[in-house]
This record gives sequence, structure tokens and C-alpha cells, in this order.
Amino acid sequence: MSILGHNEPCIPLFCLAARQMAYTYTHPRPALTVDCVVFGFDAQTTLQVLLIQRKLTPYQGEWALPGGFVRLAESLEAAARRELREETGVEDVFLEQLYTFGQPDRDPRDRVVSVAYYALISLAGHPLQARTDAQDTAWFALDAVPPLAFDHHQILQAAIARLRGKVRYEPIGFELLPEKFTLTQLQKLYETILDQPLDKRNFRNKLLRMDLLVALDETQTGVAHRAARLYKFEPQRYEQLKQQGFNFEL
Amino acid sequence: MSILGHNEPCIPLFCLAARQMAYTYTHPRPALTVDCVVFGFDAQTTLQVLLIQRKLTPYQGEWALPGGFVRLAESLEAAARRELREETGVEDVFLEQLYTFGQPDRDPRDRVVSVAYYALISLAGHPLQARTDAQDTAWFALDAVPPLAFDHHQILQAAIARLRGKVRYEPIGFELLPEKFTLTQLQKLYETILDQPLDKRNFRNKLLRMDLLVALDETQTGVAHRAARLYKFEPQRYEQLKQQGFNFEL
DNA sequence: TCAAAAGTGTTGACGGTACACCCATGT
DNA sequence: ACATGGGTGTACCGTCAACACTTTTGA
Repeated sequence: MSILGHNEPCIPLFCLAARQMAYTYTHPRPALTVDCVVFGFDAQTTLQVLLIQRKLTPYQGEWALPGGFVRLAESLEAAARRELREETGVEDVFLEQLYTFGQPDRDPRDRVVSVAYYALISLAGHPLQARTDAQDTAWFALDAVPPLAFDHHQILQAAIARLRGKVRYEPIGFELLPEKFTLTQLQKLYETILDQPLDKRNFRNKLLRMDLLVALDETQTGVAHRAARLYKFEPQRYEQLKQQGFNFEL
Repeated sequence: MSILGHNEPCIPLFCLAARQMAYTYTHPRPALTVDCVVFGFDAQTTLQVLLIQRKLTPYQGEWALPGGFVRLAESLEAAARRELREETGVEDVFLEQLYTFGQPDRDPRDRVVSVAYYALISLAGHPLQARTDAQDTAWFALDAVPPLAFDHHQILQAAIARLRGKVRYEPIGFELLPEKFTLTQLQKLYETILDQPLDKRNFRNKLLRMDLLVALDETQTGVAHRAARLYKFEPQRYEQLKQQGFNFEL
């Protein structure tokens, strides 16, 4: 646990650290962290964010985005993935850089610049994760997010805006669904993210016309009504179409 | 001039620097810089980037993006604007954060993370700038960019991709033109950025239908043929329409 | 008078939107 | 048998794409 309250085992790389000492005098450096906005979706509930409760001051006891210091020998994305794994158990997810936040006063103690990432995962896949036992990690529906530490509320808003924008012209929505899903689940996902109702027939026609989904020979199970057909998104098919000038758009 | 070869007067903030010393041991910090991709356009020529020639090792004598260290008390954007002013004389321009580059080996000497920005300016407005006298600052057409230092080529490519994407759904193209411009100049700008020919009548109809431009009672001067009407982009009008659900799109 | 760019409308194709009913399944 | 969501087609309308000639001006 670091002095700044982020979770990082202390394994300094001595040669790099020594080399840096000389430079530090001429150029005092901001601290560098990564923070992750993890979105989870489940057609039974809604779109949620993963938060952790801070154990250290400042903002002790408040909720915050998972994140921590960047090590000297790892890339920014690697740092984000490591923090995500260490703090929340989340692994192997869609992860993309969002924006870098660097207002001088965003951390009350020291200058800390943070590179924010956002991640997308299916809650149906990993239902509430192994970490739910830990009292300090929890999912919050987007309309019930508690006050957040630092400028994390601003980061969250930026992530929502990015997701809303990007989901319309890149097929990233599928990252929030299990591998096999129904068209109704997909529609509910889009309605939730875009915050507007969509017409069922138009939605289905449009998506199927794109030729990105393969219909499986399977149906939903465990529902108290007619079981819906399951579909799968084909990333390779998308790459192929994209090279032929196809543009995903919804 | 810093040991890392970026241009920054050495004015350490001693109290912050001292406070940081204690943390440095537990958390050796990457150095943090900003780099700027400055795009300039002129309907007589084409889309260009502003580069500076490095005077220090490494990559001595090679071309690079303007940039330098972030100071402890300034925001990232302020650092980008300061470096731009100090190194190239460019001021008061459209500037937006692009992406943060942090591969551990992107600087051969030390870990340096760089927050990249891109800027848009009209060359007709500031024709080749006061700095053209300086031998170490120059504009390069995008299809004639020399080899660049560090990973600056990658940064440039990312900036081009961003510009190409964004120009289609936000009216940022006007930042590359003088305040008063002709529709032909605007069309040439879009053709250059999107790298495809556009139909003159369709282009004009579509833009004028958007109701974002005001026709001025002035025409071009100094051309050896019929002078074209001048137009002006109205940012307030855009904000107003946006709130009514209007989406710029080309 | 010539060269060079400005300016202007119509048509056909396509995709978006709006809209309502029957079907399959589990309880 | 009933409740719940699954699944399907068409008609209208607006927007995009293709396309060529006349006008103005300066040299």
C-alpha cells in the first residue's frame, strides 16, 4: 500500500530509480497513476460501474475508481490491467485508454496525473465476480453512484460520454454481453447506454442485415416463456467487412 | 535545456520537489512530457505539420514534434500551450488532448510518458509564422514528413486518424481556415483531410442547409477570376442547434 | 476573347421510421 | 388458458448520390 493510498506492492527497480534521482532535481516529476472505469452490464438489471472503498486518507471510506501507480518498467495499459486484477480480480477484458487527467489540484497532497482507462465486461459471464465477498468492492447502477473521491466523478462522466459515443459507430457493445446472447438483450443494452427506446423490428432488421451476427442452433434456457434464439458476434467477420469499406453504425 | 533534450527553463518548485523526494524512493516516477501535433492548412497548398529539429542527443538533428516537460504547478493543457508558445511562437489555437503514450522503451534513456495534444491553425491567418526565420522550425506537407524522433511518427499517425474521424461529426475543420473563407476552400479542406473527392453541388447544399454558416457581403480579392463569396462559421449558432438535437455530420 | 473558377436543380435509389399482430413456451 | 416475451413485413418519406451547363471576372 503506497503513501498515496493506492494498492501497489513496493518493488522498486533499483537501477532505474537510481538513474532517476539525478534527474529529479532538475525536473521534479508529477506522480503517475492509472484509474479504471469498469462497466458491467446484465440484461436483468442495468449498466453498472465497479467501485472500491478507500481504506486510507484522503477520502477515507469514500468510493473511488480502482487504480494505482504506474511502475517504471510497465506500459500504461499493463499498469491498468495489473491494478484491475489486483484490486478487483477482473481479468482479460476489453480495455481502452480514455483520457489523461492532470489538473494540479486533483489530488490534495501532491501532483498526481492519472491516465484513465475504461473496461467493458459482461456481468452474466462473471456474475458479481469472486470479489463480492470483499466488503470494499461493489457494483453500482449508473443512476445510483455514490459521491466519489478525487475527480473520479468527472472521470466517470467522461467514460459514459465515450461509451455513448463509441457504441454507435464501433461494435464494442458486445463486450458487455455474454458470448451468446439474444437480440432482445442486445437491444436492451443499446437502449440503456443510449438512454432512448428503440423499435424492435427496425433494430433486429438493421443488425441482421449487417451480417455481423451468426444465429446459433441454441435458445435461451430457464425463462418462463418462449425461449429466444441465441446469437454470437463475429469479430473476424467485422474486420473482413471493414476492409471492404463497411461502417458499423446504429 | 533539460537532460532529456526538451526545451524547458529550469525553475524547480522547491517545496513540491522536496516533498516529492520522500515519495520517490517508494515510487520511482516516470518523467512526464507533452507533445503537440500542430496541423496547419492553406487552400493554396495542403495540410501540413509543424516540426522542430532537435539540437540535442538522442536523435540529434532529427525532426520531432514540439513538446517538453510538464511542470508541477501547471495543468497538462497549460503545459502544451506553453511549449507551443516557447518552441514555435504558436498561440491561441484550438488544442485538444489526443492520447497518452507510455511504452517503457519509447525514450532510450529513461522512462518518459508523454501526453499528446493536437492543434489546428490556419496558415492563411498566420502565413508561415514569425518563426520561419528560425532554421529549426518548419512546416511539412503530410505526404513529405521526414523520419521522426522517438515514437513521434506513431503519435502523428494517431493525430491524423483522430482528425479524420472527428472532422466528420464535429465542426472542427473551421479551425484550419481563416475566419472568412469561401465554400471552395472549405471543400478543399475536407477533400484533403478525408482524402477523397467530394461533389461540389452536394457539398454546398448540405452545408448551407445546416444553417451554420453566415454569408458575408464580401468576396474574395486578388484572384484572377470571378471572386467567390465569403462565409463565416458561427460557433454560438452551432451550440444552439446542438441543444435542439442537431448533429453535425458530413 | 479566353481561361479559370463560381454558382446553381433535378432525379432516382436507398435507407430510416413508423406501425400491429400472431406464435411459442412455461406456469 | 393465460401471461409473457419472441418473432415477423410493408408503406411512406426524407436524404444521399449522380450529374452539366451558364455566369462572372481578370488578364
